[in-house]
Amino acid sequence: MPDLSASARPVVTRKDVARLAGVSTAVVSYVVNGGPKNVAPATQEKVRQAIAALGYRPNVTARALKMGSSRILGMVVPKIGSPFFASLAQAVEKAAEEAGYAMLLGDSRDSLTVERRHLSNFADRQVDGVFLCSVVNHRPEVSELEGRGIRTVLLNFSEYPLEVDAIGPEFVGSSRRAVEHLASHGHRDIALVQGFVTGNTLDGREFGWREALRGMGASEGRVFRCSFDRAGGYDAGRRFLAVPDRPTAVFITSDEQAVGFLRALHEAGLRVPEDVAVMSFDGSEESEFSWPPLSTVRQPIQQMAEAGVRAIIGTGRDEPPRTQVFDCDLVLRRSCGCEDHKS
Amino acid sequence: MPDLSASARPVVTRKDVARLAGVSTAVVSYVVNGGPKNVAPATQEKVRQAIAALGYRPNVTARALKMGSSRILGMVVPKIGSPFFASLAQAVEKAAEEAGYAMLLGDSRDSLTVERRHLSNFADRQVDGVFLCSVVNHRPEVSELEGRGIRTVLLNFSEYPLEVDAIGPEFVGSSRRAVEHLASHGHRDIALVQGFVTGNTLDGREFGWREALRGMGASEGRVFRCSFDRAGGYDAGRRFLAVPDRPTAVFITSDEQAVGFLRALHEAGLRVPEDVAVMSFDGSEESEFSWPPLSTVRQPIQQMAEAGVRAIIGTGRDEPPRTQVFDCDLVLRRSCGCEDHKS
DNA sequence: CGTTTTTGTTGACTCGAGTAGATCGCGCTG
DNA sequence: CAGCGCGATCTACTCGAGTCAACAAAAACG
Repeated sequence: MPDLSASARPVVTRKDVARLAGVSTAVVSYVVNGGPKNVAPATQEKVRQAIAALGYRPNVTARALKMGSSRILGMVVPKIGSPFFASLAQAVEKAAEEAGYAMLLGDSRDSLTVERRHLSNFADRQVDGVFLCSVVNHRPEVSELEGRGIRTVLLNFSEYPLEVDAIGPEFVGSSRRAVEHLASHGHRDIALVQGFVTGNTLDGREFGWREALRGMGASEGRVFRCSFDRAGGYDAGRRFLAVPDRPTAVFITSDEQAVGFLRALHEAGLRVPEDVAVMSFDGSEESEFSWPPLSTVRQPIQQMAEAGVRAIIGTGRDEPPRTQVFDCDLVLRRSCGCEDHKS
Repeated sequence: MPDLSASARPVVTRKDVARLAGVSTAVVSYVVNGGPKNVAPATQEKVRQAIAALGYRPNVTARALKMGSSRILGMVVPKIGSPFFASLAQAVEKAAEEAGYAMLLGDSRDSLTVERRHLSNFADRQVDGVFLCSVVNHRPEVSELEGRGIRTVLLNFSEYPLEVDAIGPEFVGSSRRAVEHLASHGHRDIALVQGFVTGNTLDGREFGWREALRGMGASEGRVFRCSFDRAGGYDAGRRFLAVPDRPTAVFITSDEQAVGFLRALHEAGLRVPEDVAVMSFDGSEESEFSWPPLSTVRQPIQQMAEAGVRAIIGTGRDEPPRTQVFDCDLVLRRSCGCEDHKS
């Protein structure tokens, strides 16, 4: 039986400080907050000393109750174990911490039910904003948050939603450029390895791939669908190997999947990029250390995270939601046929 | 200027429910909590209907203030972008969520200063417990938490601390077994790639490696120290390649470092395991999809996370802290010389 | 039928901090 | 010296929910 009654409780409160300093509790607050009224320098000094002597720390929970703001941001991701979302979480946490906010992390384990549970839980905890990487790529259900005035930012969204803040990479154009780059190495038959997307819309990466193929007047490309992880990429790779008249290049929708795909190619004794050229999407650290190093589309993760924090804490309640799209750059390494500059 | 005054605030409070149901606020609480007094079935029904009609959700912050318990656990990791800590966070979050707790995540970015700031911040927020993966491997400074009665669990610790809860893998013995396994493939000269450890104690993995070498009566092994990430492993790999009379096998202290190390070997055109056999530590998903697949020591991450949550929420305040050590198993794949059973 | 016990309900106080409104005291002006 | 202004300080109420002492009503008992 957990002993909750004896839980964390401030040892020393504002009242104790006030008593020791010989002032009222209000003055203590004014000093701590540079409060709405000013305090005589001499009194400030007394209070400061009392605070130091007692080791007083203001109770954040009480402040949160009074102010209606917890100085906590929530973040919900499909799977924190995935390198991409881990990097995203790292970037968001950094940006949030620098702005003086703590971050609640919810892992939805690829389940919409769990995602909803986290959102509802965060709403109850009066977080000041939520970052949502939804497991579905159409507009997720955030009305509960909005109804409570909690600003929500969609991260890594794949379409252009309205009526809600959204931040994501420029999927279509950068994917097109990636595929065009493969074409510039002479490839005409470029396949797509695409993660399953729940929702009724086309993924931007798939769209960009199609655009590029159309632009170069190439035959229709083949698509290998699989889950958004290494195992999925591996599985797609096995299917890729079995196909007749194998494509000579592949565009893969995430670095993680690409790593799994590479393993399948290695197992079959194929060389990359000589037998199959590969480009992927995300630009995670993982892409740099696979073999061969992956050419990839790098998302500006830190900038996106900072923009997200600004959208939440630096935006008035009445300002309309905005969609912000970030340009990505191509990182050319060995897997596409370029030489890695590092080696 | 952020509009904090209009922040998240419950639209409907206990009072509204009480008014609509025609009862006192106390009764509403009793119904919501199955609370310390019982309520006549008819009244319960009225209250339930009022709650449903208004869409009332209890204010968690207010409850936290009154109870001194936020139902939040904190977790501090050196770097959430690292696959191992990401998996650990995923496991802890799952265990916490199942127990009805939310998780605050703090990334200390390999800095002791930031780690301390997170701990102190968590203490102020009256979290009910903290999971700490410290950047230092000697006993970290948790007195501030303890002083506030916040139960702390050290995760992935490398020595046996006293006076604080600690949970970690059996570093020494499993490392010894891993190195002995390399020896069973005929290797006599087995090097160690070891992450930098801040602190004055020997890492358990290094200790196990030494034990194994001593046990087989082998010559003294060589050590390559580097940072605990892929780039570090790559760097160690470059140095490894340059050394005269190269060792035929390596034991690496994490999968991440091993991935970087493998890249260095590939670049030099060496084959694994024929030219150099490799075993690593952690057992992350990454190890399964590298090329060749890594033989590794798998930590029972989910069990450790669950034990951690139990240690925090299922333990009385007066019970003494415990150290729990978890056995790991060897996952034998291709990189050590075993055939991967999957291929 | 009066009295005790039980059950249901309520008002009021509490957690710790923010801050408006009242109060106090001081210096300056007429 | 009365009167005013002003800065410093304090008192008291607030946020929303938990829960105890007190009370009312109903049930059980003799």
